[in-house]
Amino acid sequence: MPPKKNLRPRQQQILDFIGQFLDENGIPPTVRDIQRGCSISSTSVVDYNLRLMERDGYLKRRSEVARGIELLDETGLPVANGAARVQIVGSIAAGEPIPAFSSEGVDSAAEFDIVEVRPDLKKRHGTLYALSVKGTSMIDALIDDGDVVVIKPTNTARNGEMVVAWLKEEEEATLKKFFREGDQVRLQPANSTMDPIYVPADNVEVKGRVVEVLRQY
Amino acid sequence: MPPKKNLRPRQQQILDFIGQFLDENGIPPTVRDIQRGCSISSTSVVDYNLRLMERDGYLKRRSEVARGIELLDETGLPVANGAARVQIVGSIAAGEPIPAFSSEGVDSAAEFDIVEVRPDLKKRHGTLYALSVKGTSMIDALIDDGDVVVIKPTNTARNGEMVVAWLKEEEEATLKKFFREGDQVRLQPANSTMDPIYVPADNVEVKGRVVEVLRQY
DNA sequence: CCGCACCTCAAACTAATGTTCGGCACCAAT
DNA sequence: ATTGGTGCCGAACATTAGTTTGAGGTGCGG
Repeated sequence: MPPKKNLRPRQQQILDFIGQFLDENGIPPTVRDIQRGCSISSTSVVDYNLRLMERDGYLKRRSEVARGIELLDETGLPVANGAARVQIVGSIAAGEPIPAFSSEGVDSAAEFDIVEVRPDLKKRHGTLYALSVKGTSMIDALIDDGDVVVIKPTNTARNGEMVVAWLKEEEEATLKKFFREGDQVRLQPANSTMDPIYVPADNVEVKGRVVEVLRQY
Repeated sequence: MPPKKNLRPRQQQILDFIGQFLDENGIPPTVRDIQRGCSISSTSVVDYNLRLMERDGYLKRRSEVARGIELLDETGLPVANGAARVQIVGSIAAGEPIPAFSSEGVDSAAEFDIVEVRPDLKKRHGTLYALSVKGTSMIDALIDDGDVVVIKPTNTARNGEMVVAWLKEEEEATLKKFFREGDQVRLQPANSTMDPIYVPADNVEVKGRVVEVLRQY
């Protein structure tokens, strides 16, 4: 595996486009798709850059095969086509702010990792992002240190859904099952042996809904 | 959506081939791939049958686009290309036998469900199956009632891996982290606040390794 | 036997797609 | 100025792949 070099702007643009095209269409783009998508005047420019990127280990090309581009991950393994890739935009842990919602914005997050999720998730929920769970404070919700939660951004939640709940007063974010009960909200850990916590409804802000928990084995 | 009809043998053959090709290559086959794969003498026969299958709602074709075949599921929604579908072959719960390993075999399992997993899993691990977790006996391993564990069949395990461990004497199956320590084995719950259990090495049989836990939200 | 669906075949045709070629512009080192 | 590397360009070329065409087989109910 050749060492990775920094990508040229054009190559980064092409790489981004391939990923986006894959998300939207489920099949890899053709050279001419890339050409159009990146406003490049010639297919040979695409070919030229694809060669370089293949040499540097960013992707693999099956020669003489239509749509034969495969993206490779950091370890050089192929990323399955049609896979939904979600960006980890920060971490969540009780008592700490969530970078994704803080003023710094996404681009300040040190975590630039991309995780692969079940492809049906993105089709079902649309835009998603992911948070890395720091610490074991969510252990009562069956979510461990190092797990990654995939979040669908939303301000509302139906009863029983696992949400990212922001407690305004405490300035704490937590992952719990959400139950609206009159003018207060019950936040129920997923582990039934743990007790729920009750908070006034106007002290809770729903930031998003958990659609998946990923754990590395 | 037109009603589904029974597939002709040739059409079933083509459908199977497309699924297999998708699993192996990550991109849809061309008409000529199908022709070769199904030993059909002419591309027009493939085209003819693909038209019928599209009419009957089994797949979708993007016209004038190379590799423009998309499989549709029962509800008519597109199945993400490269998606790995894994069959749930039974359930696992302490004290109960695992249908997948019992003499009845897979086909006796009442659960015929198919779950979709991250497509990279199948590429990385090969053949997989899934077990539905019954009861909360695995709660100490952060695995709840109703969760589905995706298993890679194997007889060996490296230290620290989460495995399906069969305790011969107790005739119990359990999900734990596996640590070989001399002539005994430490089975460590994933939840670090729980205590491990120790058993003689010859009383433990590794049935498979957990590669993913799926939980419905 | 005929007509008529249903399926198959071989061969072409067209469109899509991958690949190559010669040339040009820029820039840095010589 | 010259050289060489890099990146881009337009165009042509070669291959792959989708589509069409015309012909021919079955089998089945008239």
